[in-house]
Amino acid sequence: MLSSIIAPSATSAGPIRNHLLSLLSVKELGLLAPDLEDVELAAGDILYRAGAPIDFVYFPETAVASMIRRMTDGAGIEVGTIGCEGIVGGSVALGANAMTTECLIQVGGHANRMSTPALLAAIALTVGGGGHGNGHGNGHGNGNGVPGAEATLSRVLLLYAQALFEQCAQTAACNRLHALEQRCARWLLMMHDRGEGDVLILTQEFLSYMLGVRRAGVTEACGTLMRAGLIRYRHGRITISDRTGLEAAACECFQVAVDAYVLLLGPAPATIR
Amino acid sequence: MLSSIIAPSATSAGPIRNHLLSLLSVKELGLLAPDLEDVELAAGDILYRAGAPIDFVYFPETAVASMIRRMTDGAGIEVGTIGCEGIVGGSVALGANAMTTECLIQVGGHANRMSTPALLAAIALTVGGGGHGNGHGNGHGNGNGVPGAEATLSRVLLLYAQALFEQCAQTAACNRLHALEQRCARWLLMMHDRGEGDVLILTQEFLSYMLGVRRAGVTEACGTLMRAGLIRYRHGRITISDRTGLEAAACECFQVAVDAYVLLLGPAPATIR
DNA sequence: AAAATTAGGTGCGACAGCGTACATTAAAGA
DNA sequence: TCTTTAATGTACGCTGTCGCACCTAATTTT
Repeated sequence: MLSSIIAPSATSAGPIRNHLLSLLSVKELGLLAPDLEDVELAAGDILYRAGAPIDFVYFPETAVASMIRRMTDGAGIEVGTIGCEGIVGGSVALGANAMTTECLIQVGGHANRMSTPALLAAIALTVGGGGHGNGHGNGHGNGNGVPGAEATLSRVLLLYAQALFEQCAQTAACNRLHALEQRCARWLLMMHDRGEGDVLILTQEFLSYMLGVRRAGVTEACGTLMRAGLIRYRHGRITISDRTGLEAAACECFQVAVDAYVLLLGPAPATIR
Repeated sequence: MLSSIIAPSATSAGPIRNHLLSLLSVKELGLLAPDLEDVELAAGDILYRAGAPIDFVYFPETAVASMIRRMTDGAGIEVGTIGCEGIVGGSVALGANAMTTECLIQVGGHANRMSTPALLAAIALTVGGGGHGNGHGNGHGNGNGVPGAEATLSRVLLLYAQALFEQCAQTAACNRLHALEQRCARWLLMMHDRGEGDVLILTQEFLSYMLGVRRAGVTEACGTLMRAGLIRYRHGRITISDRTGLEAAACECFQVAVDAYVLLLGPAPATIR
């Protein structure tokens, strides 16, 4: 696994494309930079197996990862999606250093990775320096999150932990209450938001695994979406052709999850539309 | 709501029955004590409505709360259960100060509550003092959690946030993959662990709401469990009569969630068997 | 270009859970 | 005690998804 790491050098030049990192001050970024390394992740790479220690955390830029809960009978299902808006393995900031959930790369691409000790050291240096404690009155609205000013590493990681919880909670409800076609549309939208372009490289078989249904069910659902002109696909390649229509076809859970994230961490720019 | 608060005085004497509080040092407990107040919560009390600010957090002792995700069409479903092993509203420690999920009291009973500002102040005083940073080598095993020594308030709250995420992730998978009867058994066990005694005061109607199914479905599932001699019930009162059998009837998710908690925060004593 | 492999389409019986409606029984109130 | 209300039991047709099996079409390999 992870045979596809290409550039073990330090962070490359260019704009920061991970939203969490982009929220940090220049000073804090400078603190992290020496420990960040560019990695290229390929679809199918497994970042953590269930129960494995978290040796590295990943700040995806163009890559997208899925958290997958696997049952003893072999069945599995996705419980979280992480792209450029988040961090993979961020639970180390909560004190957990083993990952109980399998994480695999859904969409190949680029990420910055960092060793867990380095991340924890950086947190220890910055904690309390800018907002961990004073939850109230942090700007406008109802006071959630960091929209606006820069924040400390610690604060950003904790807010993202909350955002991931929100996503997971919404998924828990969605899995029980919503029909396959809606959930399918939602999943495609989540990938669309995190990936680049309108083309997703994945098979219906894989999608069925993520959604916890059988492959034939996905064929039916995708068939309906295609006939409605919302997507196109051919052999392992799904194209979003009508984003707006797809949003209408998805359950409310898509928008709810986006809103929850924005409330905590502000709108992710550019790649997240 | 919350009309049932009885004792607005400071914490009563007697042993600490909330596991998170029991993990703290005497010194830290002393720090919190002036701000903790005894409250009696009645079944059906709503601690937070969706979107409301988190003005108080609750450390349940005998009370049990549920986190409920509600959809726009009125449907709702439980995404988390919190009793003496946790804290309700703990996401303030992550920097979120509005609750996106409705929290209601499932089993009436006792709790200690604390204002959010007081909690955040206490966190600010103690953070970094004993383990937020150094995730590695915290004792034995694979190094997770706090089993053994005492920990800081901050660390305990963050670990519990992770435990709650684990529970939610497991629920997300369970909701999609497991049959109603198994999920029903699992839910009863979770309540049994957190409440006192073998009797649960609740209607099948209520249970159906928690599980996101119709009431008649619960009647069938409970009927099967009763005919198997695992439970008994009559008008709003369910009695666990064969705990071991019920564990066998439940899906693996029950044990998985317990194990995840223990790994992070150690075995909760006494009331959690 | 042919063969092998992989992805997608389709059909069919089975079944869990849905929505609804209504009957029955236990508890609470007058 | 009688009435009212709340909780539970049950029935029935319906729909979504399952599990399986098999076929077709696109892509890759040889």
